[in-house]
Amino acid sequence: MAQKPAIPKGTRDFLPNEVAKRTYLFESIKTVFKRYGFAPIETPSFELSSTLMGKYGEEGDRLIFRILNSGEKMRKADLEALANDNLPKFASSLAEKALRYDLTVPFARFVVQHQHELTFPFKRFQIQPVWRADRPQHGRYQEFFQCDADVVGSDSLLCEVELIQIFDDVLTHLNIPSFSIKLNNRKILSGIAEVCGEADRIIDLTVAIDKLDKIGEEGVLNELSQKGISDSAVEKIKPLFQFAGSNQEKLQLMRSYLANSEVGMKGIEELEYVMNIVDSMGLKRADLEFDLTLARGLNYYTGAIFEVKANNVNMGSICGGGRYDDLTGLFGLKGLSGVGISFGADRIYDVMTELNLFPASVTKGLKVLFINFGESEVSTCLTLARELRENDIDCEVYPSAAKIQKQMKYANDRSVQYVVLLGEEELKAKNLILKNMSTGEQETLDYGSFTTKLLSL
RNA sequence: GAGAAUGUAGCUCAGUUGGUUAGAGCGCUGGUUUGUGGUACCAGAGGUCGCGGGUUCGAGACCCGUCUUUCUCCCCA
Repeated sequence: MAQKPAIPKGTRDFLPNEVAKRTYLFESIKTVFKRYGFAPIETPSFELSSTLMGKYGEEGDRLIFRILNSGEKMRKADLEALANDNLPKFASSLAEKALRYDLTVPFARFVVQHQHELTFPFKRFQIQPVWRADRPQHGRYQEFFQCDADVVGSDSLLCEVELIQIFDDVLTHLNIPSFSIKLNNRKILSGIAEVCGEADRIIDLTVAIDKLDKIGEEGVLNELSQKGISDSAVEKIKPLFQFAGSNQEKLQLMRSYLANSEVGMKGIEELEYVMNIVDSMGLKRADLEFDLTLARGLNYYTGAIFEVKANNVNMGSICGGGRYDDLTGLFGLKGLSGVGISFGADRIYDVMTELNLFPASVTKGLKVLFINFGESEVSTCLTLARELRENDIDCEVYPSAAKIQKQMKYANDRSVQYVVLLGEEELKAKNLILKNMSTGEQETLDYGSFTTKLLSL
């Protein structure tokens, strides 16, 4: 009984045409990263569980794919923990390794482990797949690619400016028609919590505020009360909803709101510095927006927080990032500040597909196909094909003397650009017919001028 | 992790209150055209109706389970 072919949920196969488009996407991102001085690194697909667990919060831990111990290692299973109903501990004893959940935490591990081989500030980029045991949905996969650029070892806000420019450069290059870079600062969120007198509830507070545009003002207030935030704090949150207008106006409002919070004012200062420089330099296409409800990745971000959304498309954020002052501290290296961004390649791909933004040249097919007329003609074709290849021209000789009609259809289906017809007559006359498949025009060439002609096309 | 929908030919989908041999368009194969594709005409192949149970004289249709995909929540790229 033949097995029905299938792949696990949330994973995908990529056909040649899709690979061509994905390659274009990755190359575009890579080119910009390099343009700003970032160098590529790679890390293993899986890490020790202990490296990843606990870095993404409770929810994150649940979504980490764990790798079951094999062979003798299975004996390490902590049956006592199972008996005591301590499932997390039992699970950890069963799985010592796990697939990476993002590229940032492995990078922090990498920096600490190789600190003596690196020169700081260290700028790296990394384009590799990550895995999450999430429920698949539109734009959500269990295996997807992240394209990260991070700077560690510098707390200069110029890094933030540079990363915003990279967002703008890449997405403009990819011709995304309209997108917004949203900017916030963890210190501002801390300031809000402080002003409300709920400094230790910052996560509940910001997670609720983050949903403003989704569930509305009332929804947020309800959620806050539900989470046990005091009424007086909720009262203090309310005015935030009225904060609208230009970035400068919002900054002004926040300045008075956070006047009594030292950390909050520090956040304002940082944000303003970054915005002012970006404004003075200008952005190509991006719309830079101070969004005080933006509260992603709270587990390790300490300063700037970024998120990018494509406008007029039904898709979650396509990029994210932020500053983390203490990520390497978790692996024993204190006082090293990092800031980074991540492009969600698969989501950007989906957006570009939806908006039909891939240039036609990306999926252009093979340059030349030699039609096979039979044994006596094909050897001349093989010689000519070899000559083309020596000149870096991609070509192919059809492997059998099938009907011309069938060979032409094959050329057509593969979007071949030019077809060479070299049959009995041409062989006798020592020439060939070169046919342009898109225009249908054809011309007769002698063997000597053939390669030169193709090099000019 | 919670809730809801979905699955019929390679693809997009019809299929009436359960009733004989399960349909269409596109695609595919062959021919019209033994040296010309993307347009036309003719013919043909292709389905254990996601998988496993159950109800029934009888199930593509109803019930249960399971998997996939999609949507909402959660979270996120």
